[in-house]
Amino acid sequence: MDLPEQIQKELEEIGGFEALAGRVPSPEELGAQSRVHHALADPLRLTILYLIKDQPLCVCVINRFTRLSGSKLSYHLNILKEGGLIEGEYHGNWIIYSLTGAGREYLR
Amino acid sequence: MDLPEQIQKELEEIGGFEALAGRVPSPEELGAQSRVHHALADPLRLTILYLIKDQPLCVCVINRFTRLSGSKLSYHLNILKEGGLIEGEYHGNWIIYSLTGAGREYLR
DNA sequence: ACTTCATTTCAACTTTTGTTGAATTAACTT
DNA sequence: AAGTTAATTCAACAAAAGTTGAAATGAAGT
Repeated sequence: MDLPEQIQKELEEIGGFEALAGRVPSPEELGAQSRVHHALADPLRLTILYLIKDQPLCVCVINRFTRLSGSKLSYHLNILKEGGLIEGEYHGNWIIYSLTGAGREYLR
Repeated sequence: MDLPEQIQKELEEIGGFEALAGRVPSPEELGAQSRVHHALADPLRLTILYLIKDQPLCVCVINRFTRLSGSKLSYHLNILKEGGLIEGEYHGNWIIYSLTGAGREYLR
């Protein structure tokens, strides 16, 4: 298996095949990045993020808006929480969710 | 099902429950965004993106670096291509992949 | 302590995504 | 046009993610 001349030349210029390793982040870093993207890779979850983007909401309001079953909504809220994009806090009987700094950063 | 006072007040201020709809992008937009994030939601695919970030590479080099089977690599390359993050072009016998504008934009 | 209401958790199930190895295509060479 | 090499496609299988409804938890009021 050889390779195209131009690629070979470019590879040599940057320090050979071995130099490629330096361009790829650590497995931990790659894992962290892909987890965040996975959390964002669902229209339902994006909807939730946009809903609470400008003011926090209780699960009940998100639920009434999205018309999802309770357990389904909880499942997706949890993925967003695990991804560090949202956080929830009890206020009386309700849990109010809001974007974290990271959530705000990733949401365009 | 009623809701916390503060949330109710905030909701009224922004125009009631109905106003929430205006904050959520269209289904098409949500779909497009989630597709891109899905493409980025895998350490292997992120690795490929970082490899070709600064100079295009043929599949053979990517393959030699990642040590993936041919079909597996093809599968992931295709997901990146479908997501609009990379593009490939034949040069002689080889296909050389490079980042697209969108790919460059999303890769941090 | 008992009840109520909002939300989460759990276990079974369905669907989607990723993997494997064999067969195929595409481009070049002779 | 036959052979060679790089890469893709396909179908079967494995693994992960998402869904469902019932049961459990947590906080507040009686």
